[in-house]
Order: sequence, then C-alpha cells, then structure tokens
Amino acid sequence: MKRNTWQREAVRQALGDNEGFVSAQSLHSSLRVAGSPIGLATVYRALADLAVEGEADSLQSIDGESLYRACTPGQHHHHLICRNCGLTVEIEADAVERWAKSVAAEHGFTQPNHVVDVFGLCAACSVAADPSRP
Amino acid sequence: MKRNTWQREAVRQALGDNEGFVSAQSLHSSLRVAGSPIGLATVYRALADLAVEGEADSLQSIDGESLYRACTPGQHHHHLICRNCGLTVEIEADAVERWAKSVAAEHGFTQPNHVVDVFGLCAACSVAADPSRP
DNA sequence: AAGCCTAATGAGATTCGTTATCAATAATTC
DNA sequence: GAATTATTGATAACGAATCTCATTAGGCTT
Repeated sequence: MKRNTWQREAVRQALGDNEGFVSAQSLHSSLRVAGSPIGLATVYRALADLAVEGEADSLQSIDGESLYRACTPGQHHHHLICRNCGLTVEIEADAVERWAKSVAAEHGFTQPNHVVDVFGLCAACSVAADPSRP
Repeated sequence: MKRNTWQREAVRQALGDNEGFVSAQSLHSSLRVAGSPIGLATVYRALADLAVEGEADSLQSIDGESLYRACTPGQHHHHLICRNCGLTVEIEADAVERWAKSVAAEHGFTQPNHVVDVFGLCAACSVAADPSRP
C-alpha cells in the first residue's frame, strides 16, 4: 500500500515552487538549506514516483542528468524551454503524437516513446540578446 | 595544431561500420576485440571531436549515457531508434520542423532548436521480447 | 490508545559513465 | 634527424544515480 509521508509532500511542493526544470541534487540541497532533513535517496525516489504518476515531467539535460518539473497531471505534453532563463511553456502536440506513432508503426517499431522538446530564447531573452530587433 | 592519428581514423571507421547508435564504451570494446590497442579515453575524445565537427550525431539514451552515430554533415534529420538493439532509421520530419518553428514563434520564442527522437522496439526485438504476439 | 504489519526512509556503500592527470609517445615542422 | 608539442593511454578522480539494510513511522485493526 502507498503511504503519504511529509517527505513526498515536501518534494512535491519544492517542485511546484520552482519555475523551470531542476535536478534531483539541487532540489535536495535546497530542501536541506530550507531546514528539511530529507535524504537524497528519498528525493530521487519521490521524483521518480511523481514522474511515473504524471505529476512531474522529466528530461535529460545536455550533460546527462535528469531534470524534473511539476506539470499538470494526466495530460501528455511537451515543452518549449528558454535556454537562457529556463522559462518553460507546456505545449500540446496532438499532431506530433500521431506522427510519432505512425512513423514508428510504419517501420515496424512497437512501444514507441518519443522525446520532443523545443529550445529557444523567450521573448524577454530575445530582446535582451538583440535589442535592435524587438 | 590538429594532428591525424590512426586512433581518430579507427574511431571514425568503427562509427561508420555501425548501423545504429553506439555508446563510447561499446565502441571501445569492439575496437579492442578487433585487436586495436586504442585507449578508452581516446575513444571518448575522438567521439566528442567528431560530434563537434558535425561528423557524428549524439544523443542521450534513456539511462543517461551518450550514444553516437556517424552522419552526413550539414543535414538535419531525426531518428527512430530501437532501444534494445540500437538499430536506427533516419526519418524525415518536415512537418515537425515546421511545427517546432511555428510553436516557438507563437510563444514569442526565437532561435528555435529542437530535440525530436522516437524510441521503440524494432520488429525483430519486438518479436524477441514477446513471441506470443508476432 | 495500543499493537501490528510493512512501506518508506536515509546514511553510506556501490555501480557505472565520463572526465582529469600526467608521463610517455609520436605527428608535424624546421 | 632534431625539436616541438599535440595526442595518447593507464589510472585516478568525479559525479549522478541506485542499492543495502537496519531503523522509522504510516495506516489499519482491535
């Protein structure tokens, strides 16, 4: 049976408090800094559970570590992420879902997963990077 | 100044001989099995160089390791990858390209990059994994 | 409230991919 | 051929993530 512990809740809340994607390590250390005695292994477990339950999205950062972010549960979606400030927008992509499924089936592949993320500069960071073109 | 060594050439060739994405580790061990005394660190360095020069594509596998594959430089494409045997099919995705661009613009994002990869089990591995459902 | 069962925790050890170190080697230039 | 110096490679170091297992505590029953 699944149990509710203050640790799970602390991780869920810490995730929700954060705007963009965070690593398990940094989430753990910010919890510790905030005075929580939560253990690192527990943070990893809680994040993995949240990801399975659909309450968190996860992606692999460039250097291979897993990053997590709170998300609206129950809905499969992808992300538009500012590579400067980390601002993240959730995007729906039914067309992409169908495309991924069909392209997999077309080549005889089963159990298709897909990784679809768009990185860019958000409006604010675009202006900051090139003020001449607002 | 950059120097040409047989080790770089061996890595480039081993990559080209391979059908799908390979990890640095497995590439190294197959080179060793083939009789080459090449070192592991050198394989990592050669692969990183090839990726920077555009002669290899790299991606992060589900479990966090970097996988590499030879590719024709200057051409943008995506991949359909068997997560069991590594078999890779290059896929065209003009529709996805346009979708990524438009969704980025729609939210005020500029300079859009995107990560689009589909993982699954290829026909052969699907049968091997579940022979009852060929 | 007390007790039981067992899921969950957490400190530390462990695994494993990748990178850094640094003396030795060898590719290029002169 | 000698000099220069990029490159190599064995090994150490690093870091993210997982595992171990004794301990803790959540939720149920009585």
